[in-house]
Amino acid sequence: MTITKPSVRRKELVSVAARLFKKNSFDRTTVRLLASATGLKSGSLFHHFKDKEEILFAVIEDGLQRSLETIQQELKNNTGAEERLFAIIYGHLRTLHGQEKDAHTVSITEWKSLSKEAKKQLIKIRDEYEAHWQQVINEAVEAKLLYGDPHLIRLFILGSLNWTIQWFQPEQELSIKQLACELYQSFTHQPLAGSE
Amino acid sequence: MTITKPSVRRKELVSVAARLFKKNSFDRTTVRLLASATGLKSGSLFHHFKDKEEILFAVIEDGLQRSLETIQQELKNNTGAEERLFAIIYGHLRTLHGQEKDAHTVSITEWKSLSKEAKKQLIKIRDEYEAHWQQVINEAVEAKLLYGDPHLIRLFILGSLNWTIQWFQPEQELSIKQLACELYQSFTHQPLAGSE
Amino acid sequence: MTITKPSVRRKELVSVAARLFKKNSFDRTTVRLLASATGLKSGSLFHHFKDKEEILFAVIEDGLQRSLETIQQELKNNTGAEERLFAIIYGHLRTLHGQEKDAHTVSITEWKSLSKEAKKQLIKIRDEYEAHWQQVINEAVEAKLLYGDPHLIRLFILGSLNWTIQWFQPEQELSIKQLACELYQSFTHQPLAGSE
Amino acid sequence: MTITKPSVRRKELVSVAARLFKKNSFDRTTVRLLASATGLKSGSLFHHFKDKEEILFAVIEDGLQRSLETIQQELKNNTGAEERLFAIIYGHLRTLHGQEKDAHTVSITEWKSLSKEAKKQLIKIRDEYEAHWQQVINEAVEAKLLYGDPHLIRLFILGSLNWTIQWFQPEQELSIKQLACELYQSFTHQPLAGSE
DNA sequence: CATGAATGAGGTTTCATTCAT
DNA sequence: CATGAATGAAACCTCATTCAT
Repeated sequence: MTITKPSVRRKELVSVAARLFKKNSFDRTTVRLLASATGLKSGSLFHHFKDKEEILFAVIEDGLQRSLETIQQELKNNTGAEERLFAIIYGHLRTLHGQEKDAHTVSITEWKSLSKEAKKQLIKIRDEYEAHWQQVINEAVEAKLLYGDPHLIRLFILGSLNWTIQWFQPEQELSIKQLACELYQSFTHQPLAGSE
Repeated sequence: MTITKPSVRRKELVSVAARLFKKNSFDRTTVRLLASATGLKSGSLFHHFKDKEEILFAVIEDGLQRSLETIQQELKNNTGAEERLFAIIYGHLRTLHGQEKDAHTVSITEWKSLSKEAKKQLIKIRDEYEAHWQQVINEAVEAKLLYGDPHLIRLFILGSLNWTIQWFQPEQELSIKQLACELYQSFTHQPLAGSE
Repeated sequence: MTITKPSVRRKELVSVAARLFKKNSFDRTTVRLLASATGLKSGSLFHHFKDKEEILFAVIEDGLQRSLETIQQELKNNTGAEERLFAIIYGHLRTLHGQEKDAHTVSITEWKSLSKEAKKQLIKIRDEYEAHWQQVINEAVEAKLLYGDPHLIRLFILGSLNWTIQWFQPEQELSIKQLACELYQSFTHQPLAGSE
Repeated sequence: MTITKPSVRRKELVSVAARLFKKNSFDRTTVRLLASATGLKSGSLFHHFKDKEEILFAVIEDGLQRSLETIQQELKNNTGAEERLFAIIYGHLRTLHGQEKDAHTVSITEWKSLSKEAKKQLIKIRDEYEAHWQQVINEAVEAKLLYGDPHLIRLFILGSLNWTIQWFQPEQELSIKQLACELYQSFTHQPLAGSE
């Protein structure tokens, strides 16, 4: 698969690109701007990426991959429907608002800027990500934590979570963890049992 | 001043623009494309709008205005926390997925493409829209239909609703009304009483 | 000859055009601006003039014609080399800086914007104008008021006069008449005899 | 900061631009024309200049700078009111009609096409240029070579000189030097002493 | 006469990308 | 690897002009 090469510069570029794509959108981030934010001249970018879209691809791949690893880690460390539901919510929010947040945000906001080809490749990671979610949701429904069609519930919860990009500023009134609690409670109608 | 002039062509253009902006995004919809989709030459657009952004402005203004009117109508016709909560959810979904849907969708997806100046003007409609929502949510929390902080609940529900843009195809398995029911139930943990 | 039709609107347009052409230059005065400064819409201009250049033509023709009449009047009323030299200088300056000044200024600054065809027609008025000048200069040289080649002297004096467009603001320190005196003296090295 | 970067292409462009701006005026010289006259495609111009006005700026700056250097040289090499007056006249005419003439001409004819900002920067060179002139004129008035108010005389002489743009074709009847002599004599009423 | 809508040609500028050095 | 110069396609927009109403 086209899963990409390492190199220091490349990593730095992906990270800078994530920040700029989030701030200005992909279309409004010029190659020149991106280059100069890394201390390069625009022509040099093309030694690292074959075209602008490949940069977006790398950013999104990075974002999805890291989100996936995060929730996989969370799920490994938690058992029980409650804990797991909270853990996956919290994990998702951390990749959206914690450190290195930009990439996952970009994977949401700029998905439509990818070519069909690129989407086809990345959808696999996304599917895997969503499969984890679906499983946790299914368990939660069975445990009567959540109410309704499991498939739709997953979409509703992810919608609520992803929409936080639009309004949530961490550490300003509310921490990421508190936000996760609030969301958990709103959907489950239950207080969080053994919260930290 | 803010509220723009009528004219048949202008209305047609706004409607076509809404469709194209939704399909391709604002940045990727060229003025030429937009013009030719209306049977005009690109220069002629500027007879009706001073620049491309004014078209986006008109689309979004239209979208917000119509959504506002829709839910105002809904709320006028419904009393009781349950009915009102369902009505506002259903109304919102109809402006997103019913006829003339494009404008409201664009007001969500392209908000960031507006200039500061334009945002400042349009935020007033959005604030009014959200105020209605907040009131309905407050009532529903008081009626124990919803659980948690009312302000956050509003954001969570709107997130779920707006996220439907990403996946929902009406009349394909699920109707808009059914979707509204499902969402209502997921958030309230209650079956809808007198749904037909 | 294409010497043009009257009509009230036309006259008003020529006068407004003169002002705008002087202020912004011909190229930077749009037909729309010109129309709206007359209370018309741009399309309506073309009922009065066949194209934009015809407006410039009319302005310059007007400017030249009026200058010609002014100095003809002056020369008719003055005899004696001194008086005539002063009179023609003063007359020229009045058409540049007095009331209705704009047209003559435009005839100087926008001459190059005319088509060859137009220049060919207008050059006749200019030639007549310059012939008057040449005669006065010739007399003045003969009378030892001026020194050097008469043809060149004419060009030098007209240069000095026309250059005043760049810097002279009437009734601010210096009146037009005083300016005429000063210029007369600089070129003749003689005080003006019977200045009023 | 004001004084621009070198680069061969840039110099070439400035020189070509000077020629075209003189021939067609700034407004009527399209970027495309300018580019193709240098063997470039229009987009490439913006590698060297940020916009069209910056090209005009560079041309005028160049013209003024070179004129300034020319008369500074002349004045360094000449003492005595007569010599200096002649030298500055001759120097001015050479920058208008000699080799590399276009830039100074453009600095006169297109001054009004500059933005306010640009004028503010360039006025400094122009002021310095005019200060040299004023000094020479003052000396000449004191030496009884010229007659009248020194400030106005400067404006009259510069007017005569700059107006030569409109009519003088060097080496066609009259050389630049002869023209300088004639102008000198017309203003001083004296033959040039030791003209070679 | 006047207008509003439309045109078409062309203007300046942007920008991803290429490539010789 | 990096750069600076160049490209070419296309973007938004302007504007004189036309014409049906």
